[in-house]
Amino acid sequence: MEQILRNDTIRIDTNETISLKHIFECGQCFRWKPSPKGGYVGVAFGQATRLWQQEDGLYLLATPQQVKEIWHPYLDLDRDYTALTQAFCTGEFMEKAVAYGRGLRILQQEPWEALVSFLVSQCNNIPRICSILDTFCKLFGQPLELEGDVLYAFPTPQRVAMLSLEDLAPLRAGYRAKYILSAAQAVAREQLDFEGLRGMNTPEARQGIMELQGVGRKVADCFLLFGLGKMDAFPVDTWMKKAGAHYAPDLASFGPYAGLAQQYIFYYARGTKLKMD
DNA sequence: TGCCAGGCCGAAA
DNA sequence: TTTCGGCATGGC
Repeated sequence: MEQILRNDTIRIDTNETISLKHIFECGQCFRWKPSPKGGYVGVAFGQATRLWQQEDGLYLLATPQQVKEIWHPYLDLDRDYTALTQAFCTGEFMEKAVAYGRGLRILQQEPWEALVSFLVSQCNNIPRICSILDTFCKLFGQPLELEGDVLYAFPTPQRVAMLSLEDLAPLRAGYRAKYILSAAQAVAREQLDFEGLRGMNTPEARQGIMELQGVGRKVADCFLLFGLGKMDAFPVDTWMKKAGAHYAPDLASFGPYAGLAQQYIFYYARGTKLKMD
């Protein structure tokens, strides 16, 4: 029975340090929540699950097939973060940033969800981003049952494309609502093809996504990094523009993994309320 | 109350 | 090319 299978508990062996807190709270995603049952609950690719850790590994609620097709790639488990982060430790600043976020991984999120998330993120704080996206999913997403609770899938672009700005008003997203709507319409009309962008190199894909309303360099690179898994895309944070020369290295020097390096810096700077001067 | 938040856009300099 | 005001909202 599907019901029983869905509640299978699977253990995943990982030979690297993994921190669910750093993965889900580093600012790359906004929909995973700590669970009173332990670990975090969330939804990806239309599947709800709970993830938690014990001494002998990572546990989650899923079928073996779902682990293989969804959760293993979503958690980017085939990449050697230990080796990558070691390569980032090029100085005292990066050593601290990497140590602070130890166990962080870049989730391979759905492009559409990442795009909407970072459209909403602009000039906004993380608690409110979470609030807006929660409302968005509750109003327009498919309800999913998990351990007696109801979670919501991310609304499809096809569904959103049929909505009006008035429908989106309850989100209290302000001027960002029109960006969500026009992005959904572009996907629904097949003017925007995520898999096409995935097949391009980063500068080409960046140029492509920046044709959307409300997508500048920052939102574009967040989308490329978190939605398309392009690890050489690096969102240039306001903080980094100001203080980068003071604290942080030139991101471009990290080459194919500049985006990952950037995320360690972002998380460290935010967590320690790092100031310039 | 005022400042700030994973910015973007169009106009002006 | 860089700079600047406006845009919506609410957390702190």
